[in-house]
Formats: sequence, structure tokens, C-alpha cells
Amino acid sequence: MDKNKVLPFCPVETTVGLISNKWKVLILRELLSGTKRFGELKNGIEGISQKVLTQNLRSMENDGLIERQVYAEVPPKVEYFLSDLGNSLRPIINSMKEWGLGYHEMVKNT
Amino acid sequence: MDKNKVLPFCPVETTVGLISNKWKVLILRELLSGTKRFGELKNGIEGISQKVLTQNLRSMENDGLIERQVYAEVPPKVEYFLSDLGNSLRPIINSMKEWGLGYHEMVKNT
DNA sequence: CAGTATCCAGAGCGATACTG
DNA sequence: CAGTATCGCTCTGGATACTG
Repeated sequence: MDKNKVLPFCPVETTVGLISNKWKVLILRELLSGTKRFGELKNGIEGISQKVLTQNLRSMENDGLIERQVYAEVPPKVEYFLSDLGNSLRPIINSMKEWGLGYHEMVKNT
Repeated sequence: MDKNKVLPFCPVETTVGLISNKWKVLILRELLSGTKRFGELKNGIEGISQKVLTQNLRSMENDGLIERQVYAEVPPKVEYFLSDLGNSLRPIINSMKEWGLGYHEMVKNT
């Protein structure tokens, strides 16, 4: 979502526009617990390919949700962490976590 | 998401599995304000095609998030409304609404 | 009105190879 | 290690036409 684009009227739509996809939410989940390296993210998110991880990281960086720190070392080291904006999404991810926990309980007792 | 599938370990992943896609969230948003007919949903969600709306409604019905009531009339009338499970997602959508409102404010003051 | 069926274009994604 | 580049397939989703 480009900052130059007109915002949708509905705030829910704005939010889904920024975190519409499954991978972005899982990346946020990883980064909520602190700064992570590229490889750590890749290992932490089951089923994500390198390409898709890179794509989503770039997109989220563009949207201002995360930040990227490159260390001039060999071998290279790149760290990702939440911006203030990204961090402000914490309540949403927590809601999703809470709901998921409740759902797990429900399924178990069926 | 099939009930027969094993649940992901992470509750966040469970939740995104059920509402991973943009349209589903917007359908939930519509139904949070009460029962809606097919046409009302179509009109209320800008940019959604009939096909995609139908697909997502079926999927959400399968997941137990919404329910479907068909009236034996001519012309046909079909109503959709949230199940208890679907209704329990309300806090998540509200979080998204709150965040979106804050984001709108932020963008305006830039 | 609320769908289903069909076709087709394009996006998304995995696999693989290469690089600073 | 953390990418980029390219290929090829799948699958989503739009457009259109038809129906109980």
C-alpha cells in the first residue's frame, strides 16, 4: 500500500490492505518478540520460501511497518525489526492469538 | 480450513488460516452489523465480484463462521449472518478498525 | 435474486541457479 | 548469509453467459 494512494474510507479496509496476507501476519508475529535476522525469520515461519519472505519484507519495509539494518560484515548480517508503526499492530496480533487459543480449546472439546 | 486438518501449533497461524484473506475480513465487517442478503453484501464490499463473494461465503460457511438461510420465495432470498464462532471474531475486527482509524489520523497529520 | 458454469489472463509461488 | 534473477506452473479471480 503506497502512501500516495488514497486511503479507503473504511479503516478496516486500510488495515487489511496493509496486512492482508498470511505471511505478513506471521512475520509480524516473529518480530513482536524482537529483532530477527533473515535466516531466523525463514526458520521461524514454516513453509515460507526465501523469495516470498524477501518480497513480503520489502513490501512491509515500504509500508513503514518494519525496518532493516544491514551490517557490513562477511558473511553478511541483516536484521529486521518493527518500526513504531509496526509495533502498534501488536494488539491486533494479540487478538488473533487469543482467538486462536480459544478456538483450539473449542476444537479439543468436540 | 478443514476441521479434520491438524491445527497449527501457533494460535496466530490458526486465526490467519481462517481469515487470511482480505475479502473474508470485509465480509465479517459487513455481517458484524447484522444479517445481510447476498446483494447487500455485494454492494457493501467495493470491488468484489459475484464469484469471489460466493466462494468466500461458502468457505466461511464451511469453517463455521457464518450461516446461510434460504427462503423459498420467488424471487429467491438468501440471508447470511454470523455464527457464534464468527461473532467471537468481533474483537479482532474492532482492533483492525481502531488501528485503521489511528493510521488515518497519522497520515492526515503528515 | 442468487447463484452455477466456463473460459481465460495474470498474479503468486516454488525450484533452481547465481552473487556480493 | 542474504539476497537477486529467471522459468514455469498453479491457482486466483474477472468477465460473461446461463438457470432455479
